[in-house]
Amino acid sequence: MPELPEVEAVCRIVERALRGRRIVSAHIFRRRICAPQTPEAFSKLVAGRRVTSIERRGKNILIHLEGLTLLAHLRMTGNLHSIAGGALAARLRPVTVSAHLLLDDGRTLVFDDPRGLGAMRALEAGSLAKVLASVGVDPLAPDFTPDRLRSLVRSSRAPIKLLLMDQHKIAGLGNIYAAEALYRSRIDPRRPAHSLSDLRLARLHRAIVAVLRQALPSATRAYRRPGAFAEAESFNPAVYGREGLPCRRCRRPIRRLQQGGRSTYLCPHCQR
DNA sequence: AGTCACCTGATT
DNA sequence: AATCAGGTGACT
Repeated sequence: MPELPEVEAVCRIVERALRGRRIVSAHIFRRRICAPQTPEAFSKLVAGRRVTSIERRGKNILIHLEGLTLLAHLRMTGNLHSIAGGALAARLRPVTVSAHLLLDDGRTLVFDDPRGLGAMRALEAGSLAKVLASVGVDPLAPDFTPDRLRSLVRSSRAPIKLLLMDQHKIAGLGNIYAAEALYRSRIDPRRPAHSLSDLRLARLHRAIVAVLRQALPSATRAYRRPGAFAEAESFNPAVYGREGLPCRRCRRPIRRLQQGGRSTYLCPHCQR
């Protein structure tokens, strides 16, 4: 579910739960979540360490500990939240919970994940740097400039929507916000990336930033309820999921097509 | 560069 | 029963 705004919302929740805390112990309920590390190795690495800071890079959540970083990724259905209680909570946990981190204030950070595709690995500085080197520019960071976008598209003949969703290039846009940004900048998602004029790229850059910023408050609200997911209804997409409904600009029907095996929504009249 | 597997749950 | 899902990496 989560794209950049939702991950940012989760980050703030994690920040509040973990600031100044020490991790007493880690409990893995799905081995996949920390693969290729074993749950035993993961727990041993993490137990007893103090949290120093929380950071987001694209859709990755970085929980910096003393001498180690937890790299968490929510994938499609992951969520992190904190609950009261420690060891007892583990026995009452829903089957969807992948991991618990027990904290020194008696609370527990829960990694909940119905589909179980999420990940949380413990990395020392060297391997963390390697992973982060392959993460693209964060569209809400200051170094995401129109020039940067231009240099990214120049080398690619891929459809612009696929480029926007390529986390090695731009980290944070997913299927919804890529579609929304293209609609807002009136660009056809099928356009080869390198074919966009500087004027269109400038519009696209503005649209990406605007769409993400606009989504932040509703994402934050949606995730503030404990255990809740950000629902699609938490904001009103202009095109995403609106197949057959009238375009808000020209009233012609929104169309759906497949790109890279996933649904893309567009107004063929407004987006060129 | 395009397709698929990884999972599970909701919807048609 | 079949299809869809807001992600990603490993395949061909």
